[in-house]
Amino acid sequence: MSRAKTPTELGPDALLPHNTRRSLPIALLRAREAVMGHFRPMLARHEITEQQWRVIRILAESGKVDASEMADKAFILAPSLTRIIRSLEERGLITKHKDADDGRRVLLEIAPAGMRVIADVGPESRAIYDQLETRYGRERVEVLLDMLDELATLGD
Amino acid sequence: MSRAKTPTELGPDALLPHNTRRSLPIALLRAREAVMGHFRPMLARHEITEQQWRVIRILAESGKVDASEMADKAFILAPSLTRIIRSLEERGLITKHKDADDGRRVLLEIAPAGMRVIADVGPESRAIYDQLETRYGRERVEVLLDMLDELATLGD
DNA sequence: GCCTTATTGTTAACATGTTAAATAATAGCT
DNA sequence: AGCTATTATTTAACATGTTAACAATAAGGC
Repeated sequence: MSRAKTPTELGPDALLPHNTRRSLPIALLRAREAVMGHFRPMLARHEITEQQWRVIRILAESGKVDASEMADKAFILAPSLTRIIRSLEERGLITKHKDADDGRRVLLEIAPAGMRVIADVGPESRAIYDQLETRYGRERVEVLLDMLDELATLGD
Repeated sequence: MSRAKTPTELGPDALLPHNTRRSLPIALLRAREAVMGHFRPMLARHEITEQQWRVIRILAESGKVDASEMADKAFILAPSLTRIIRSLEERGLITKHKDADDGRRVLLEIAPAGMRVIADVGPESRAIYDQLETRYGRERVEVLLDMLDELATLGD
């Protein structure tokens, strides 16, 4: 353990937070990019983006959901979601209509074409994830997920 | 709970990769957003983005750096970096000039105005990070960083 | 019922992410 | 030297992230 340093002992780097390579934001970014790097080429072959995949996958999981709930589940900001919904609807992968009980809400539902994407992409996605899990270690993935969740909910 | 029929019931669950809330890509995204949520308001007050902060911070750490090295250290793709460099140079926070030994390379250096940003933002950033580290646990941050690094380098 | 406030979703404007292609300069080979 | 391949950076085009402002509807108090 090093003793506390007085300001005069500090070098030019003293103003800096800490080493860039050991910072949580960049480490999280690098890990995420590494993971997505395994999925992206496959998704690209199916002409779908990561976020579009998240949306239709959640619709397949949860049935009809409104935009707010989707934004929450897919972790996509409302303005991005608006554009993604427009794109997916134009491509016929999902349908969209107003909630009869609350005119503000927009209900989303997966369309048959969207279910076909699920059927095509799902198994490939699962295979990639399984391989990743095996290589990293199933137990450690669980531990990591718990640690990440705790980090994400620190301020609650 | 309603008994509305969801698409999930139409086919075997095996079509879907797994539950969305326990997936590494989203967990990493949520954790990262939670962390950045602590920094962003402060950075915004200093009229600087997260990526711009990474760039000038690395220049303060490492002195003259060429664009490729910067892209690598800051984990920013080349096209994004081109735009960020242009913006930072226009604002006078960094300088940019061609490498005399290799005309392809662009050397970046922090400018006095950039050093003032370092002096202003650095301590605030460090304080936020320290608080985060304390609340999460210093030891566990180290463990998490190691696990993330291993995940990021799985394919090497 | 009317007014104020809160909620939901969209639009706008700008910054970055992502892939592919273009440009410019160097390195390597003959 | 001259030709070709490789490398560094930029540009282009589109998708998403981010904040602020806006429009439409709903909820609640009076």
